[in-house]
Amino acid sequence: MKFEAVTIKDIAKALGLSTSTVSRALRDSYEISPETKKLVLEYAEKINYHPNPIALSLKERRSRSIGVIVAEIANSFFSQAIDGIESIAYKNGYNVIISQSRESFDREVINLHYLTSRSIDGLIVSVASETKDFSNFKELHDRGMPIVFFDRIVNEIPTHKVIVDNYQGAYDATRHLIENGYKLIAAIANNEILSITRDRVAGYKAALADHGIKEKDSFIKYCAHGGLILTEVEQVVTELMKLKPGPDAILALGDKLTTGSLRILKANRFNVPDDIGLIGFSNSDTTELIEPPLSIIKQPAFEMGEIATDLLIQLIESKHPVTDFETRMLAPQLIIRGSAKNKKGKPIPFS
Amino acid sequence: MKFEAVTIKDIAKALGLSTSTVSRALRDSYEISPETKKLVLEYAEKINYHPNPIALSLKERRSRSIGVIVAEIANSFFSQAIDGIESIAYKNGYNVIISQSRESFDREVINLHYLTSRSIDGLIVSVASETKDFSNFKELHDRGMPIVFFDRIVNEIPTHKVIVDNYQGAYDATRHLIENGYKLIAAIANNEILSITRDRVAGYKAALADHGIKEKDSFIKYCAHGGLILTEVEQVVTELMKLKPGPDAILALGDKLTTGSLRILKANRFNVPDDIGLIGFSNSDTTELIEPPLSIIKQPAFEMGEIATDLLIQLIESKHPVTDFETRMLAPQLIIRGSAKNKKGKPIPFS
DNA sequence: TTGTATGCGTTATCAG
DNA sequence: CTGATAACGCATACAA
Repeated sequence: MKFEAVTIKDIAKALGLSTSTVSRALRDSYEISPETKKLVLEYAEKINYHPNPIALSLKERRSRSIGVIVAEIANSFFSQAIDGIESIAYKNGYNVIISQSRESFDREVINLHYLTSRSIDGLIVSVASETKDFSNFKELHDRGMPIVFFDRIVNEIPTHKVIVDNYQGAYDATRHLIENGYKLIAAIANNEILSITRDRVAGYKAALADHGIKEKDSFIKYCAHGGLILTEVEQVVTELMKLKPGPDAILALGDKLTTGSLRILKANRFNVPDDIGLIGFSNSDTTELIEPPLSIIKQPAFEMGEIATDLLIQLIESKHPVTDFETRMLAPQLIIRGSAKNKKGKPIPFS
Repeated sequence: MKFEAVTIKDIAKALGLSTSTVSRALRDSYEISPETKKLVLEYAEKINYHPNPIALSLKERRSRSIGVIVAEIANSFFSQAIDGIESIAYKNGYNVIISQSRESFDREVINLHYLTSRSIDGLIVSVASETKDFSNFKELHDRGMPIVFFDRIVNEIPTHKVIVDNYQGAYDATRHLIENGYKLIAAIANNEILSITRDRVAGYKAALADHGIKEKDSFIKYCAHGGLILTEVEQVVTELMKLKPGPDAILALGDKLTTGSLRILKANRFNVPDDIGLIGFSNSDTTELIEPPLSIIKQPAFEMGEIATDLLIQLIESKHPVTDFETRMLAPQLIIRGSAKNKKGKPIPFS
């Protein structure tokens, strides 16, 4: 037995009314007599009638659902953001349809086509780290699809954006390391093309410069896949540790890069972080439980999701074209844990 | 400018054909001449035509989307499961619509009504810890909605279920503590009504019994909200520590209970886990990076999501009614980290 | 106050 | 080979 829903027609037939009368009664129209209304409402309740949202969507040319594209759902930052997205969507009567790019450009494009063509009213996106060509987003946006970008944004597209102050976060983190005596600070970053990467690296470099430390190209490593593959992180950490002099501290500019670095340093039996200063972006719910002094830059992911959704719904429901787009920038949270002063400046050989 | 999609009608008008011809050409029907086909296909490509999935849904009486209800998206276990769900759904051309109950029965019911009434083809559910009344699920299932339960299942409803061997997981964890010299092992569990809670507590009790340790009621604590509220965990940990004799080890039978316990023990400056043995369920990506000997019971959440979705799609697409439902039981992974033998059996006073 | 007819985008059925 | 028409479920302009 397949799931068979009751329709307005069933009610009309059972009550000897027309479908339009039933429809109006259900919508509590003023032009229906109280008796008829009561009759219809009670019967509808009795047989558990619910309007078919698909028929409504077809009629109203809107689906009351929003699409979300993120790199990976099982990433704390994104799952927290989706939490925020779902919360606001729920409050406003919207469904949330999620899909993941897994950092792949091709999958992102496929998901984009999959979600669009009118099955969604709007889109919330954090672009894949692989993506260099934004023409698909651009075209879609030009054709009138409301889009809000968060975290990994596309600067070229004029629409609302929600980000954290990546520059400041990286700057503060770097300064923290410097103030604790570290001087040879390496940075492990995400794909160079990403806006967040550029901002974070800029903050790192600025902090070094402001404290009279010369930046070294060999101390900056990029991971094309954002650390999605652990060997990628292992590779760059190994390269860093082989340098002479090697770094005495690492700044990990991404969630997966932070945990990846930590994992590899631990696996190689360093006394982490006694010997190596380590600070990194992380939104995992348990990084705070890791022994200090690993310090953390945490992003307000939930709030970002909430704000993005708020803005998107404004776009969707605005009667007039919006031309005044805003970029909301939130402050990241720096969680300083313990001191890292003990064995400063002593690089460790990497076997 | 609102998002205006291209329809079959547009193509028909532009090419001077009828909509049916266009439709058939697009679907590569045998009864259309090669020339017409080519013409239509090329024009469709050119103006970027995509069929409206909503119209298709209305016609085919299926939405090719599946609903998911979990307690909390921003919980590693669930986000990993959703990852698995999305993977399989994507491969099969299904959309995933997510919603969260936040462990509330009311919200669960609302989401249920929200998702159903034919806007979804099937449902994957892990029930809220608050839920005691399963009649809504039962009714929906009786009316023909394909449902697959995972993790927190409803035994009374005859359908596919995906779980881990919670009994064995708790049993092995308890035995591990016993083998490391702990004798006063307390258990902190989720809401008593949940199937997973009953199974886990049963495993814990069986392990005690098999090793000649008498269980004590005062050593078993239940958290109605599953540790979603930290004060709830604080409450029970405090109660446990006030006991004389207090426990020398804690078995946390839920993700939030594990991290909650750890957080509270640390906040109270115990030398955790030197003094208190601690082992608990956790699917967080970074619990492994926490200093041992906190040991972990990890659930194969991703696989559970995959399997649940596979089963659901089978249900949805099966031509004939399914009566032969299966319960897939997966093995949890016990991650033993370091030794906990140092200060065994010495309960710590709780201030 | 209620009923009839139309359209949302698509495909299936029937004519031609 | 192609076109006209009905239907999916609903809401609404227009009639009565």
